[in-house]
Amino acid sequence: MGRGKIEIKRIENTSNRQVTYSKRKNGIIKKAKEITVLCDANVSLVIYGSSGKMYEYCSPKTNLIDMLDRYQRLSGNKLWDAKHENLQNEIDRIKKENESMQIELRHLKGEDITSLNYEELIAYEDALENGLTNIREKKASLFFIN
Amino acid sequence: MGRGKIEIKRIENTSNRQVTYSKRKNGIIKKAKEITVLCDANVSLVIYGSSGKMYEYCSPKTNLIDMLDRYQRLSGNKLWDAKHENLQNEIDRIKKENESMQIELRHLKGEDITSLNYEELIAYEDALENGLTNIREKKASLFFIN
DNA sequence: AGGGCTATGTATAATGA
DNA sequence: TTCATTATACATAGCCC
Repeated sequence: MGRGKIEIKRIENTSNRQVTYSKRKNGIIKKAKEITVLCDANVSLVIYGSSGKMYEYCSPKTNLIDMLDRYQRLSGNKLWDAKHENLQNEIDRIKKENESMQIELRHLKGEDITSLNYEELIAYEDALENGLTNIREKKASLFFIN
Repeated sequence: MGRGKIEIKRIENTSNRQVTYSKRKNGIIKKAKEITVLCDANVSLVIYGSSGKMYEYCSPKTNLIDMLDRYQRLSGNKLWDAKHENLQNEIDRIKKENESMQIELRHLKGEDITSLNYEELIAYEDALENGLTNIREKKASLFFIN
């Protein structure tokens, strides 16, 4: 476009290449913004040239992280490294631990026990009696210490 | 461009919007490829519309992960580091929750109670008695149900 | 490096099949 | 609906500052 047609191949003249880069970069960013508004689309665009300077555009309704999250889910490609997976796994593991402790705590307080069978009830009874004994011993011992 | 000028605002007609989206998406991808070749640039482009289907273009010399790594370094914006931090915060939060539940459980079992004061001991004693009452009631009720 | 200017090539909105 | 077609609007290559 412009005064002459050009082939789509690397522009050898450095300054021409630089100028064209700058112009076209702006063009692409403009197009990205337009499609965002016109079509309710989400666009994430990261672009850099040989100068190393980088430009980014991301549609307003979202952000790069969400875009990439979505990209990962839809494409199946892994972007975040193993570290993230590990962190996520750890969270899952701790959450499970957490949940079972919460259940145990509730049971010890005599809550949510309708589903417990006789053996489980006995086990909790024993645990509670045991705890009670220990607590009472400790309580009693306070009088001797002071 | 085309038969009439259009304002850059959301196209209300759904099928028009869909058609325009598709055309412009291809246009942007084409432009992205061109600037890549012409100017030796690196481009990462992720785009999706209301259909949910997602397109991605990334210049051949690189890949999304490298682009984003570079983006992080140059822009100073945290990307997966932000995500990483969020995960770490969640882990810390859950771990704290976890720990306090573990302490409570141990206390209820009469363990690690040397540091407890008299009031705390009374509170645990009450809780245990309460739990025991509930458990025993439930236990007793089993005989009536069967 | 930008910024402005055309002439020209492209992208595309509207239309029709 | 999805394709061609086509008239227009837009983007931009080559210039000059």
